[in-house]
Amino acid sequence: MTPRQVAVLVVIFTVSAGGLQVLLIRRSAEPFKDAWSLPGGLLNPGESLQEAAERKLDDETGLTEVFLEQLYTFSDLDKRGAVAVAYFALVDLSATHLARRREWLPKWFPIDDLPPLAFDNDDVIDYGLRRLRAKLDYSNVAYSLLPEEFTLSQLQRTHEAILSRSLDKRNFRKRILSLEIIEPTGRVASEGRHRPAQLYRFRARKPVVF
Amino acid sequence: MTPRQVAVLVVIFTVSAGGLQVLLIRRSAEPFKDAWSLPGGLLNPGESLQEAAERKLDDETGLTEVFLEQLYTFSDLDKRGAVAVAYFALVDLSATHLARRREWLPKWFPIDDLPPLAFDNDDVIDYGLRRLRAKLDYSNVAYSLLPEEFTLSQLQRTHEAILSRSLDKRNFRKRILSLEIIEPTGRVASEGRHRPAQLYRFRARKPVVF
DNA sequence: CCAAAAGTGTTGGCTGTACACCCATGT
DNA sequence: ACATGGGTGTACAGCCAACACTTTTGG
Repeated sequence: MTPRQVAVLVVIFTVSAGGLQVLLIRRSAEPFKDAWSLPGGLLNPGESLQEAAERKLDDETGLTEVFLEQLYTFSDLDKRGAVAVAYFALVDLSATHLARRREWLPKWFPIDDLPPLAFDNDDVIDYGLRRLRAKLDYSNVAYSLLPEEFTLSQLQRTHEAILSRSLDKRNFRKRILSLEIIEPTGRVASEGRHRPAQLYRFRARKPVVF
Repeated sequence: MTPRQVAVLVVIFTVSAGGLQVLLIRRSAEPFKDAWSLPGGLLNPGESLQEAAERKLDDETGLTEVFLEQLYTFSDLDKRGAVAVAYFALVDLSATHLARRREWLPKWFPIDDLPPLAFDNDDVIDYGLRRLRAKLDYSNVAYSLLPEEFTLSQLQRTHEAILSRSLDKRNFRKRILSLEIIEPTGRVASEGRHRPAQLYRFRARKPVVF
């Protein structure tokens, strides 16, 4: 009856020294040509939503096996009846290879210092941030933001960046260890560091709900 | 590029003496003609997703101001590339007027005794049920399942039907009252009842998150 | 008088939070 | 030697779960 354009959008989060960041690209077409926006695009023929989101994520970051989850479906972003299915992804900055083959390069922006965005992409990012914060408390999503091996301090800094508040070190360690989602690797990190630190890894590198 | 059919589906829940129920209709078109399925249909031109879901809900139940929330968007329900945006709704059985003008009448089914369903509608219902159970704990969604005035026992039976387990009466009352989402009306229910019971109402008849 | 549902408090365990010091290493 | 970050325990408060009896009414 009324076929519609169906697009996917991907909110790609990472955590770096500068805190929680989102990946944005410059739009190459009207409307909002040259404005910053979330990566996204129309579905290819025969492609599922999940596949389209994975493809977009891969295009932008070169990553495939990361946390990627459907967020929400918007229908009034442009006023021409298009439907946009938003996903959110969490990536380890040190593992990503940003797309280079473009007029404008994609760029990371701190979550609290975003440029003006196309459409209502601010709403989409807000929504993603709320979900991320909620999930942090009852899942192991952070596995996707860190390298295979990491220290408890790194994990804590990651949580702090996402929640944008500081956490008590002893309580944090107690809580995380009691969840039994990570285990010590036996190795220690000592590169350019004051005191060597125990390295841990996630028992499962896929989403687990407590 | 690749326009798709976009449909909405609505999982309509209610609670009655028989427990938690879902409203199903008979499909009138192929594929799965005459199979039980969730109410739904394509978007009208110019219509948003929310509007389409509200329209479908109104068609089936005559209700408009009830809890209705987007659930998830499915893309492989039929294999022809259609996209289905699922919503879930909570209705007070005593306020609904089921659609009558049809070859096959819509019908309530207990959640644990569903007939074979078209497409993957079982998955959609499961998903809705999980969300409903989760929301019950940190929101006031039950407002939409009960009449304006109700007793604490009715509210408890509603919770029990959704969670399908029994709850301790004293703990339930303590917890609900301490949330301060309901207030006594001053009136009592006494119609055909053993001992008269205090009537309460929700302070807000719209979604509130604790 | 009996059946049915309404109403009402206390206790123990668990969980989350607040809080401060010592240690190993690099510079 | 000092600066930096790693690592560790305890005490209190709030929350949730378990648990049983009395009251009011209708039949």
